[in-house]
Amino acid sequence: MSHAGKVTSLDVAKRAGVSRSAVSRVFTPGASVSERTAKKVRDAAEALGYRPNVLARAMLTGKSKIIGLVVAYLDNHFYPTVLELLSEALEREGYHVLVFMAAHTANDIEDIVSQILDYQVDGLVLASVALSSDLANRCRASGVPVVLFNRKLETEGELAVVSDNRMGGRLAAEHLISLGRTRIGHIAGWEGASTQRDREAGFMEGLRAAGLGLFAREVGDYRLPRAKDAARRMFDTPDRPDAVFVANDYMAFGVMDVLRSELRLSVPDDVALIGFDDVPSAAWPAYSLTTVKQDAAAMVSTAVDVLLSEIGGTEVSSPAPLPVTMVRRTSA
Amino acid sequence: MSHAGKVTSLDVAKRAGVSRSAVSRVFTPGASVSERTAKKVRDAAEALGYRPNVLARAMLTGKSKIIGLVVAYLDNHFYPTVLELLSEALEREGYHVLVFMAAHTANDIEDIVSQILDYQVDGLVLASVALSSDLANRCRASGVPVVLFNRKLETEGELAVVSDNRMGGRLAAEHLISLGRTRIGHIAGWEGASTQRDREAGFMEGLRAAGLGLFAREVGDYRLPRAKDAARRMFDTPDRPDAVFVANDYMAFGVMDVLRSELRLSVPDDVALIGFDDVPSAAWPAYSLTTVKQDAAAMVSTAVDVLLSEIGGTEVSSPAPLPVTMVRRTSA
DNA sequence: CAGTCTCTTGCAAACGCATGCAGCGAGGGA
DNA sequence: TCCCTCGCTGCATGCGTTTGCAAGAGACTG
Repeated sequence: MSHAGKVTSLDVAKRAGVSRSAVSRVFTPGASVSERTAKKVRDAAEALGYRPNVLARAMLTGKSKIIGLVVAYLDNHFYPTVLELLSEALEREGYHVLVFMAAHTANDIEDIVSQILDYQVDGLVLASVALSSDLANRCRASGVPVVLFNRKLETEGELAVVSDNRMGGRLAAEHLISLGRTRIGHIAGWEGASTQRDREAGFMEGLRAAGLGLFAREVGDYRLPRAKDAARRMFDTPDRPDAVFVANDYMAFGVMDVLRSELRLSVPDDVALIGFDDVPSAAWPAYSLTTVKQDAAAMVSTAVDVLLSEIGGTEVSSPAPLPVTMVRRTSA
Repeated sequence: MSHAGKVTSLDVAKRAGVSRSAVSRVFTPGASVSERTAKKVRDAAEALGYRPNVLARAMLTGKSKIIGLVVAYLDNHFYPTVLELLSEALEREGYHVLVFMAAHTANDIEDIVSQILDYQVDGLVLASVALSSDLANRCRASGVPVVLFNRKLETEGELAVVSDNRMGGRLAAEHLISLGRTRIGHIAGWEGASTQRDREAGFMEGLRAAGLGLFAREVGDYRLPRAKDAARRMFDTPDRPDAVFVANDYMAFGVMDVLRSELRLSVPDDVALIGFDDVPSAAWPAYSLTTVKQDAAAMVSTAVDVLLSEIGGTEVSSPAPLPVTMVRRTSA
């Protein structure tokens, strides 16, 4: 119950009158121990407050039970949500999440992944990070399973879990068109991201199917200030779109703010607005944002499945893109 | 550059024609190595793609360079912000953050902290978590520095970094009063939290100083649905407050939504609304929430200072509560 | 040239645990 | 009764580092 400093398996062993091996086995599921000594050991451990040292175990077994997560920013509410779900899901499997912020340049990523590898993580999930295929190779060479989250690599062979962004873009277009809008704009995210490319491709596809083209286009880089600037450029003119598809909810909030508060335009009357992700605040009445929902829970869950399988040694391939759905609220 | 599997210091040593000790020293800042062998070692390491194994080092030195963070939920945007700042600050010091979600009961905490301790973390920051003093003792017994973040314990001796919540509550009261409001309500957070107690105490103090009492009171437990219910109870009646202090921004958003969208009340005309924290979205025009700002960056920075000092062995005591400021926007 | 001092370097012993191997005892079959 | 089997247990080794200690190599002094 009470104790001090480090208490090792040897201490427990002595107190229980057994060998270190015995106590080790008691704490190793599936090892061969008699119930009698198991009890003795458990009692001693309890009394001394002993718990096996994860790090020592990790060294020996090569399994650290920790998963690295690198994430670029947490402003966009999609990522806190993902982090929370991911951490909970992994904790349920006996893993824990080591966080790495990749706030800045893509060069950092190189560095960061090195640092992560230093920790002997059992796996790595890269959320919204474009890693060079060179880097991906390096990870694989180190034997560390990597899964890209909400981003994919063109080169085959990298595990990636993504939504059906193309279909999402298409749904957005169709919905806007069904509303009778014809002057339709798009505010893009970061063009280096596969999500952006796919969403836009699907969107264009949807427009073309209705015989429409893009009325206006700006890029917001998935960043709030840039998105607002983009909105100003696109809408602060008489000749403006009557609908816009913004590449994610986070930017969409900024765009809506500009539209309503700065330009005194009505959403959806003057311009219909549609986002992507369905973050929690999209449902808040102040925005009531119509959006294409990505199922974060499903994404996390399949990411965990895939990663754990790979860690378990079974060869897996990227899962199919996860389905998305339109969530109709009042902004479009 | 390229390689496979594990490459150890011994591999590097052989290739460089030196001993393991030498390569270890090259990677240990402040150790005694000649520039000549340092270069040989670095070259060999580079060629083999060697990086010291953090875990092995941790075992030996007892310093894992990882800090545990336990956090209850990430919905409230204050915490993602904190997490991001914390992770960045710690990375700058060579540490990394291991995340633990304490989503559920207080009992969990006991369990969670045990798990954390298994990882031999060098320190622990508990964000908005009420740990029993018993538990606090256990951590100290294990020699792991713990700092409470945005929460404090009545018992002396626990490190805690908090804002001046009492003053914040008082400022809120004074501002509402200066607006000429007299029927003033309060929607409380979780009453087990020191933040709640202090904010309310300061608020009451401010009211009393003006000869006022509380017109209405409900509790929202720092949870969105409960806060909205609380708002309904408090405002869906003719005899309602003309101002309300909500214990944090997160709940304030929900309250404002209920006020405006459900009850068709005007903010601030019908009711002046003031929150606490100043999370990023408080500044968004859709809410434009007047609030008491907690300086998250300063809080994180002092938390890191305190924690690292304690880890460094210098005895430190809890820093003074950090100053808060009123941020006047349009909700009050 | 001997004596000292400073800088480097290798040796070997930890750190806390898991695990193959061999030995032990008990139980069961012949 | 003897032998084999099987379930437990302890011994010893190894995981990849760091670090105190002592010895070697120069460099410098007198």
